[in-house]
Amino acid sequence: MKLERIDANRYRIPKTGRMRVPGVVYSSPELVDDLRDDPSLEQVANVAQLPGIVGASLAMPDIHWGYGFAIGGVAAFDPDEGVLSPGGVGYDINCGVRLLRTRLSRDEVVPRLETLVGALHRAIPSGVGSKSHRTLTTGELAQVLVRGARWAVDHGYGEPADLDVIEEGGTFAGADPDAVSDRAKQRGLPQLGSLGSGNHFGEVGVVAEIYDPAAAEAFGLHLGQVTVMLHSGSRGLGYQVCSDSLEEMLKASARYGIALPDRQLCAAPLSSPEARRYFGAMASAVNYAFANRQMLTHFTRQAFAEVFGRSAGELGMGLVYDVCHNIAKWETHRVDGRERRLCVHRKGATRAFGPGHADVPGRYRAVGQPVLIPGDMGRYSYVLAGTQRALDETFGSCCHGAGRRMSRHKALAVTRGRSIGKELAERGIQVRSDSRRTLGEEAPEAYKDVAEVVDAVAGAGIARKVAKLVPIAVVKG
DNA sequence: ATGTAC
Repeated sequence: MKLERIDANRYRIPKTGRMRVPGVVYSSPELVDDLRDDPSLEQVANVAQLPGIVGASLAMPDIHWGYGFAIGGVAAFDPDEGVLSPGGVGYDINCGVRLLRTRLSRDEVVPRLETLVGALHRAIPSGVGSKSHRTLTTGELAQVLVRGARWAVDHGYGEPADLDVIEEGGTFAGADPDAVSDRAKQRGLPQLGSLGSGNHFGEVGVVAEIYDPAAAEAFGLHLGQVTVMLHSGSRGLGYQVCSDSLEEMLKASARYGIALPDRQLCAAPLSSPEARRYFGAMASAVNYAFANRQMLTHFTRQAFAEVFGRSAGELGMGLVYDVCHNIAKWETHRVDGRERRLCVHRKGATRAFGPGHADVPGRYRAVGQPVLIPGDMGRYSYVLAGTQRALDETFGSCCHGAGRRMSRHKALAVTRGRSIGKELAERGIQVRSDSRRTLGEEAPEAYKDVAEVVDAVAGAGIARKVAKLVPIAVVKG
């Protein structure tokens, strides 16, 4: 794939063949060499062929191969000419990350670390097919799908102030529970309030470095402070929504004459009933994921309260922010000097709205939206802030994590016979998982160095570095 | 990511 250097952090896939727009890849001299033979670049070029795509088919520095669209891809579509594609959202609809602050210091937590990680592991149901502490009734699920995190708060999981610092306030408009299949609903009933598996985690970290004191203060972060990051999504319900939609979208692509370079890019015109139906189902799964992370937050607070003998309020366990990684949403962006309503697909990408944007919570508006970037479980994670430049160039989007550098299969092969838990414990990181296999697949070396990814987006100016977090305890599926 | 193959 031809990749032209624009500057140190921007590379162009020139518009050729049936591409309607060029591709733009955010990367760096360090990361770009590994990318040149990567099939994900072809996926970026394929997305550029879809009708109504605006500006460019974008890729973030953590890009890797995904279903149809690359993970780490961003694409915006015109309401009249454009399309909605389930592959542009992904299987784990509204997979996302949230960060909690505490008033605890590293020195207070480290002596109790084994107790804490045990309590978190008990409090947070995890693993493939994991079930929640509570099974919903069908009536409750219908409410969850429409109200999201607000439903959870109303039922005692967390506090109203949490909602102020969740994308969309924790309730995504446009949900249509009737568009969600019975099978998806059945899968969702027992799983609300469970972590899942794979790269999902709960992580206790410590603020190890501050790059932007003003933004860190606005986010309530300071050196030596203990934080908790949660990464989870819409579980089996979201998976089933995606799966159910693909067949219908494939038919729709044929019906509306959309030429597909890859069947996995199946899509329907944004104005079509098929797109409306998928949007309603996707939005329902988005709300399920918001409610899920809200319940996991409550369980996390309970575990801390139990271990430290003080309430979550006394421990200062407020929510910093909650970002979506996999979503399509209507947003207004200025394109070539004109405000346009666009449907922005982010797949393995984070919204990163800059200072002054009305959708950034008031307490953060002066510094920009918090952008939470988890790394691998052995190194570090970052807190960034969105920028005006992101709004100008990437539809207000940024990277979402380290990105894999090894397939799960390869990671298992290179970690065979090793104990990843023991290796991490020797480095001061307590890990609890019921699955040795998950730990092998998720070994730190299976991921790119997130510092390089973050330096690429910061270098490009589409986010600003605020703080670095180092892990001390991790619960995994 | 995922009742890791309906």
